[in-house]
Amino acid sequence: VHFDGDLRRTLIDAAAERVDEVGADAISLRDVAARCGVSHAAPAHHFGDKTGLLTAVAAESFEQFALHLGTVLGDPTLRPLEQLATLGRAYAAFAEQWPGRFDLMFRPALVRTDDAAYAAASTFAFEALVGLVERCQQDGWHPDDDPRLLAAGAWGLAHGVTQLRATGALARHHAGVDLDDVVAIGRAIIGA
Amino acid sequence: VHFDGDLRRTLIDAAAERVDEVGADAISLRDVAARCGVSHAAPAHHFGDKTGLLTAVAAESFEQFALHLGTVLGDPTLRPLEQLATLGRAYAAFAEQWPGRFDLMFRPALVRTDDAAYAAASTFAFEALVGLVERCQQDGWHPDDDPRLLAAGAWGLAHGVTQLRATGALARHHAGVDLDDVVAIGRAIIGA
DNA sequence: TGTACATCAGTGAACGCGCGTTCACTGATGTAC
DNA sequence: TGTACATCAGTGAACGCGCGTTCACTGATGTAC
Repeated sequence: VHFDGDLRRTLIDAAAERVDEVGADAISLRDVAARCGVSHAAPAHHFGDKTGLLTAVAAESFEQFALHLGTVLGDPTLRPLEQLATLGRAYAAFAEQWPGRFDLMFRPALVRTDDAAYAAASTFAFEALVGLVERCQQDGWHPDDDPRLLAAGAWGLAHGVTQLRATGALARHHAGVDLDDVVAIGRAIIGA
Repeated sequence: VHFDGDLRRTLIDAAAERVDEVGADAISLRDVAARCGVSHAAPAHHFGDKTGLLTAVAAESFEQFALHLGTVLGDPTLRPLEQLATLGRAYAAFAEQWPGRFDLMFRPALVRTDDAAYAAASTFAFEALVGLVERCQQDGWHPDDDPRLLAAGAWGLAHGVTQLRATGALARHHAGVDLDDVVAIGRAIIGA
């Protein structure tokens, strides 16, 4: 039997775990390898170099992220604008649960962002958002605006609030920073 | 004559310059010291350790940032909502001109964010934003919402779009990413 | 069934590196008397 | 005006560190005949 990519899997999982624990900057190949019970030269065999491993982690994280957000989309019990609000909550919730992965996903200095899997997951998520925005527009929300423009804005809003929350910047100036507050902030600014 | 803090000034300036050139993660005390024509142990004398220097750079950058944004505020030729849009443009423009400093300002792993100067500049900027929001509300914009909630939302929106733009994430899915497009995205989502 | 060969995942030792920090020191400047 | 002392910015040598990468290798597995 051939366990093709078995160690590869283990390495990605261990690296992702460490990224959440100590941050993408503090990761070392030697540490990850040791935690997999393998020599420190083994990762090079599967990923070439450190950036290769981090790229694999980022790509897989983005897939998980897209999947996580996707569970919100298309829920028939929610009207489109409610889905948008719920999506914002899910965005912040993901960053809360997997802080290192979320950070890594948006750190082009550490990741080869032209990686096929990474790019595919990113595009998939954005296009799903555009689809939701179009459904919101059919419900009368900003019906005359470019859906991609609105999608970019919604993304930016969710991303910014999430990031300010994650870095602690928001907490310095605003009392409430739990997920309900995040949604309230988003709703207020888009007037929904 | 006592040139008190002369080298201190030089070190902060050189460090800020290098942060923009190579990124906050790639900075080394030895490099900064060498560029100031000084031994590599000199920075320790003024800043204690590396975090001390980076904290000084971040604090000063935040002051510059607040000043930069402040030039927009209170312009009597612009109505409050126009000021808000212009503020968003200035936000993104600062990150474009000083990418490393902007990044560093929101990297709590590299900076002692409880530093007095850093906290003061951050608070000053946020409170100024709250003031602008209140003037917008007097003009009929979301008159019944909590101004701090709206300010947090406006901040998040500007921050997120700026960050997605800086990391290249926005450019992967949206055609236009210049400053006009940034403003258009912001205007669309807040319906202004 | 058995032999020869190819593939390839993982080893472990070694290399070389720049780094932050420490520390006893020098030498200039300022202060007390 | 001169002497003794204190302060303090900056030096330079040394320490110790973990790191990513390289490379000849071993040994197991799969394939051809």
